[in-house]
Amino acid sequence: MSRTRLNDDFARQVLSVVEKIPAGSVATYGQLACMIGRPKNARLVARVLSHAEYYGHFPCHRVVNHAGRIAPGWSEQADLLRAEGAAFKNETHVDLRQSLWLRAD
DNA sequence: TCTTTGACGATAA
DNA sequence: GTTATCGCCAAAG
Repeated sequence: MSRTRLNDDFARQVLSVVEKIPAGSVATYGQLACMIGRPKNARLVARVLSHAEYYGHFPCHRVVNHAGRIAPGWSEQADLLRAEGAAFKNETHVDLRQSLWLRAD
């Protein structure tokens, strides 16, 4: 048996949820981590998204950190979110009060 | 194998 | 609002 890459199965779950994020809304790493049963692994969610293209293409631009800040070094993310109608506080922060995905819709 | 790093989170001051 | 510190866990060096 090959190494039990937790990340592989973990990634599938993360990406599965990321797909469900509606346009114009954003989710936090911690929120996604909690959804899949790994509330402590928010950083792993981020790691997966950073390699999301390895698994396929997903709307990873709809995922931000708990502060609503977009991924550093990826100014393009803000542009994509804006195109979907997401509310921004400034160039590097999303307004979670309006755009956070509550799943209750 | 050990140490450092990271698209993080929470709390304290 | 910012800065500091701790916790958490896997990948990379």
